[in-house]
Amino acid sequence: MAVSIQSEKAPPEEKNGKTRERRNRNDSVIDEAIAVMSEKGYAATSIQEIADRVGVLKGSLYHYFSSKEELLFRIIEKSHQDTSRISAEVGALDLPPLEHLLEHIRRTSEWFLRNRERAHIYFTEVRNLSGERHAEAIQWGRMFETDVSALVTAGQENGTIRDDLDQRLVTRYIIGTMNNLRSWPSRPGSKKQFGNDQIVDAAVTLIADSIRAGSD
Amino acid sequence: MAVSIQSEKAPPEEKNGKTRERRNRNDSVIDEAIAVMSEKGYAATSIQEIADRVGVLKGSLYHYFSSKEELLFRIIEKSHQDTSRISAEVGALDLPPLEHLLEHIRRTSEWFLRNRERAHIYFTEVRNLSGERHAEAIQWGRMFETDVSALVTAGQENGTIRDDLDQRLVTRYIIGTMNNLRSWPSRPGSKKQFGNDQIVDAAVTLIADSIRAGSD
Amino acid sequence: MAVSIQSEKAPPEEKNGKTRERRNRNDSVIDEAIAVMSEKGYAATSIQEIADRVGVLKGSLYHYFSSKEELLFRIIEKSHQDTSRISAEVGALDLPPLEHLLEHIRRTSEWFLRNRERAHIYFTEVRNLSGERHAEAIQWGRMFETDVSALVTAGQENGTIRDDLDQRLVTRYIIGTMNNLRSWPSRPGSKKQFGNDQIVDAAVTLIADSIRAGSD
Amino acid sequence: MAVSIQSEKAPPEEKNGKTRERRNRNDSVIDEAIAVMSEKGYAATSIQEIADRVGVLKGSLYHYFSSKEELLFRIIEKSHQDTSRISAEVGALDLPPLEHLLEHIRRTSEWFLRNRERAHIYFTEVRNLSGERHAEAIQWGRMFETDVSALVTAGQENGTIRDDLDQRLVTRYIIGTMNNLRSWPSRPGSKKQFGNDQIVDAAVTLIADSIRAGSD
DNA sequence: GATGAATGAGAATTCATTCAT
DNA sequence: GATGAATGAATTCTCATTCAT
Repeated sequence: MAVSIQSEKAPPEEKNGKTRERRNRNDSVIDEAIAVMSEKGYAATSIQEIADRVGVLKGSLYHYFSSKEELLFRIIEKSHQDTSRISAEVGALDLPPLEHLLEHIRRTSEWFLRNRERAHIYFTEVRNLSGERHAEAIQWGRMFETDVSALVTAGQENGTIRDDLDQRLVTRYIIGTMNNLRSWPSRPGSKKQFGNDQIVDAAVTLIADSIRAGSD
Repeated sequence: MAVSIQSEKAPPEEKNGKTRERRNRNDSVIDEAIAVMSEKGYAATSIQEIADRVGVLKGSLYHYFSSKEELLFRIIEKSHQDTSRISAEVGALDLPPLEHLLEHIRRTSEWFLRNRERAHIYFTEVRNLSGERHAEAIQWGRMFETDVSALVTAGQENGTIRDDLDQRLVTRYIIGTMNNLRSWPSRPGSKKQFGNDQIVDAAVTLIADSIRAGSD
Repeated sequence: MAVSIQSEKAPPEEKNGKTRERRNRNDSVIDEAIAVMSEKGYAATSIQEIADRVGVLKGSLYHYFSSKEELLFRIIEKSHQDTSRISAEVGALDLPPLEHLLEHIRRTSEWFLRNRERAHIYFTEVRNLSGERHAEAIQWGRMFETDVSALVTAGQENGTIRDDLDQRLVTRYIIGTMNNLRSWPSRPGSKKQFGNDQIVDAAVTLIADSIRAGSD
Repeated sequence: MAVSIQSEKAPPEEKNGKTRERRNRNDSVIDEAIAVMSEKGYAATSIQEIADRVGVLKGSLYHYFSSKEELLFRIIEKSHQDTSRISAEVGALDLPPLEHLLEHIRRTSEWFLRNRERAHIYFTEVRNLSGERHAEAIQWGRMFETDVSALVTAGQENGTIRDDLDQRLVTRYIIGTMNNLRSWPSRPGSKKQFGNDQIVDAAVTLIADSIRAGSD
């Protein structure tokens, strides 16, 4: 269901049957976990249900993770890695602040839309982690926010982003909007729904028009 | 249910000052439920925990609701009623579409911020309802969306709202932004945080600037 | 629902309103308890359900009995008293053994049919009593059996009842048959159903034909 | 359900004699459930008690059934299957109606006596089933009754069974008598008690003598 | 890797009973 | 007598996790 970002890398499937099978089942466990957890929420998701979908007995799942929480952590961790990488990639383009910010929004939003279910978990289930894992995930969230925040500040400083509104409010507005993209009307029901590109374009346009300096 | 005939006699309340805990536990139950559920999520919230906070045994809570799900439903129902009323009040002002929409956003957003926890539950926990209750809550969500949607369309028709973006995307953008206000940095942590008014002002400004016709 | 045998005595209702109301509610509690318990069984019957039917709050029922078990005991006790009285009345007729037995069966069966629900409880719920009450009810059951047993023995001794079958088996057969009359097809569904008289007649005929000496 | 592939390899059971409790707990669970339920009644039987007797924790029982009601259903279902099979076997003997009926009574009664506890549950606990399961069990009861009913009618038509009594009353009388055999005095208390054979013989004799045509 | 029986803790819910008003 | 809130114990059921095979 969820399109694994794995597929963006070179497909490593040609190795041999044994490996592929293992890989596949491992992926399958994650994929099904993502599917169920994003639908029902982490707490309401039972290991049983994931096992049913994978086609394995409950006990067998523990060959693939050591605890339900660790499974959640891995899902969130992967989201962090992917979005971090995107952030770095955009950074490497060396654009001026506003353009940098908009490109960041664009690419990150694309990832969120391509990985709607995973992103949903990333945004809503961190509170179910505990201890070290919780602290780490919180830290990741802060990093994500900091990235945006720095760009907003830079834009305000060079006069391309409005500075009548506090940087923190603008940052939250941007993140919140990206966060919500997963619930914008998307293709699956087809008909008059929208593709990910259209949604991203609309979002970037709206955000740009609202934060650009001199827009009012 | 059965109305006591006692109440026809002289009220016997004057006996002594020791009012024997005649607190309205009903409100207390709802309040504590909202607090815990918004923090941990519905599924991860146990009746035990609510009971502990209220200060009664968990079995006693069943005097106030018939099931955990019904408790959730009541919380959501109240949110719907409040936001519905706000919607009606704004409608009575008879403003032109864009002004109407912005005032709607402003007042609804104020409610969301004043009732952050309840609003959070309203937006995230509907999926934990089942059957009839689920259907009804979904219906309420649609009504909420329809209200905004109609105003967007009207604004596009009278030329005050940009029409280069599909009405459904604009609607989702607006709702998503309101939906996220609860995570904007608010006073509680004080210091340099923001009051509800400031947050609402910023949100309305940002939304207005992004959807107004001719803004680009 | 269950026709109280009370009505066989002179109606004491004319006393005064207060007394009548109390009497009625007391009876009503017993009647509803019988109705629910015979339908669902003692263990599956909740005090709540009886209260609902009586139209009173659960807690109020404890003005009428001191515990659920005591309520059951009273129902069973009354059954015992009624059938005991019937047994005594038949005994006073001074009939020869077989005739005595058949008349005993006839009148007791009539009572069982007129008080189907109560009789059902009497036969099936004794095990839910405990301690002293259980012992007493067991004792009543033995008395009931002894009455029949003595008549069977006497009939075998004077040659009117077959003696090729052990007295204890014949006794159990008779009691078992009476015990089951409550499930014979009775009038309520009317149409081609049977009245209590017809059922009793058939039962007495069948029993008589099977236990009479020289019938084979 | 899933057959382990392990079994294709050499069976590793020869390791040591300590066969590690590979008892068929499935049967044990049913047996203990029958024992407790027949003694206390379904509603008064707790899962805890069954678990204690089986020697596992109560949660573990849910490997063997999915709900207490399903457990009851399985017990009743087995009774139905057994008695149905008996009915079919007797039918295959191709006897004239009265002989057919008596043989049916004889064999079914034997089963009831050999499976007293199960039979007791079969006869008294159907009301604790709900929905689909209840409907099915009710249907089985009707089939049982129909079998007897058809034989009575046939016997009346060929003149071997008395027809001065309505077929439905005779049918109920027969079923009621079989139903009650479980409380006839049996061996367990030994001494002067009776074996199942003697009880069946007596019952068949009594029934035969009461329903045969021309017996009065 | 996979099985499936078992665990142990905890969940929601029910319910007979009490008692101050 | 009646109320209704509260109790406390028990009940059914769920679930993450373990482990010998």
